[in-house]
Amino acid sequence: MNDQLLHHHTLKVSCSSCSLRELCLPVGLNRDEMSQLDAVIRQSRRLKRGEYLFRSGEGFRSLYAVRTGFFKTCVASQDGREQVTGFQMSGELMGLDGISANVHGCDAIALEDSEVCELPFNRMESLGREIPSLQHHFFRLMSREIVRDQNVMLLLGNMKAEERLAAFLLNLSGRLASRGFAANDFILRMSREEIGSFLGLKLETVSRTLSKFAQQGWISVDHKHIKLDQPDSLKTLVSGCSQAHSH
Amino acid sequence: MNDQLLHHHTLKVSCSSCSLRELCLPVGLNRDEMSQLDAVIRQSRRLKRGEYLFRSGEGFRSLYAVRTGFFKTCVASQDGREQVTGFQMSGELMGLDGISANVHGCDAIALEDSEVCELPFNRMESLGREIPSLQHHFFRLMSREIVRDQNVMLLLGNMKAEERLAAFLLNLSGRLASRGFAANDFILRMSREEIGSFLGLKLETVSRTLSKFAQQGWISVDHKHIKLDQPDSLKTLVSGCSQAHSH
DNA sequence: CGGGTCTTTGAAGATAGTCAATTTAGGTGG
DNA sequence: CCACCTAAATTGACTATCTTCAAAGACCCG
Repeated sequence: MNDQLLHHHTLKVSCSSCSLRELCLPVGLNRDEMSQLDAVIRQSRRLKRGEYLFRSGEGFRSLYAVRTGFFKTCVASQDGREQVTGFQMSGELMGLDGISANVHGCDAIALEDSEVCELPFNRMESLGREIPSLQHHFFRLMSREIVRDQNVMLLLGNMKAEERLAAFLLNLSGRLASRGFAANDFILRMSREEIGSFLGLKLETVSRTLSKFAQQGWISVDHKHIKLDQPDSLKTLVSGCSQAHSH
Repeated sequence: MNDQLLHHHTLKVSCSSCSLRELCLPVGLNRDEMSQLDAVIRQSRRLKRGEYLFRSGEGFRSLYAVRTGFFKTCVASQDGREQVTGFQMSGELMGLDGISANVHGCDAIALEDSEVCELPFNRMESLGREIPSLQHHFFRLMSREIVRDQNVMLLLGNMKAEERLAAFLLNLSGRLASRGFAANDFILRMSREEIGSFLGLKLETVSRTLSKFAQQGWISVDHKHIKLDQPDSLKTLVSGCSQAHSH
């Protein structure tokens, strides 16, 4: 029965014991506030690779925080063209765009087997009224998303293919590093086509540009396995452009 | 002295009597709540054409709502490249990107003589805790900005020059129409270069594309004066792409 | 009215896209 | 465990779109 209790513990979500608490929502909450938050957050949901967490047009009820795994979000135009608007890793939120119209504005798709926490928005909103620091952090998270989007606009509007890809790799690197992973040796969770969609490039251009970087000795490319051998060279390339921080 | 009183009235901001109250912040508030909001909002500030409302890097204290006039917001990269991230007209908010780091993340510049309301963020935040519908509306406004940004990404990532410009003109048209202005006959407040910066194009491309549209009889261009003669042709051009609503 | 900025237009050039062929990887089932 | 099959990635050749460079013309503010 102790076993069952333990089992229960691993299933039940708890912000207070979550390893992501410094990155995710409960930043700066005290113990009481944290347990109030725990009470609101729904048990985590598991998704297999390729599964949709939500789709554009579906009713909006909850935000989702990535616990483990990797997601992409994308908006689709009527004629089928798809724009990847971001890649989300652990501790990052999805669904903020759904608040405005009470309907999700993008698709969220797991790029590997993943797990998310569900945050019912109504309850988060009322909890925010009771815990000012939570409300404030919420505003900050939404604002951070706006800043991120502005930087993507800068990337898409002003940068050349090489600069875009360099900025992308450095951005991934930094986000992985801040989660305790190796900054200069990682696996891409997304395809060349998905990278291209995010960066406003065709998949062939992504592939060619990666090859070019590798040829110059800046990176090593073994399919999805990327090593940044000379990150500073990449930084020089994007220098002048404020890096597009994805989160 | 009656004169002075009147004068005072025109200076003092009042959401409850503002013609923009259906577009701007106080959507859905009752009379009491509206007057609480009035108490928080600072007297409006006037800016001349070209003047900065705030600059990237400045400390963030307030959001600003456009009362009259027209603004652009832009982020600049270190090497001087500039990306216009949006154009704001009456009833639209600026400064949301400053919340995340307590520092403004972009420049806001008046494109014509303009007037803004200042919304001290701290006080808006605490007022939100007292007026749930205000808090909710605030979240919705921030979410709307995220949706707008996603649509700009789609525009920059997926659309050709003609499609971008058509989407831009239709977007302006719609926003003007919702403010009671003519939808198909308006003055551009921004230069070709600023349009280009927003759309990820060079000013020459903007100019050429406008000429092309005019040559086809879709629009009339007299410098900054634009008439949409065949808006449906423009819509056909962008059809398939969800239009990039700027607000 | 005049200097300077903004705009238009042309011609040449560069970057990224398209089309296509080949290779490789990863998953499935015998 | 291996062979197969489908999907992804690489690479090349060619093309389209947009940019760059340049020059001339128009407007606007002071």
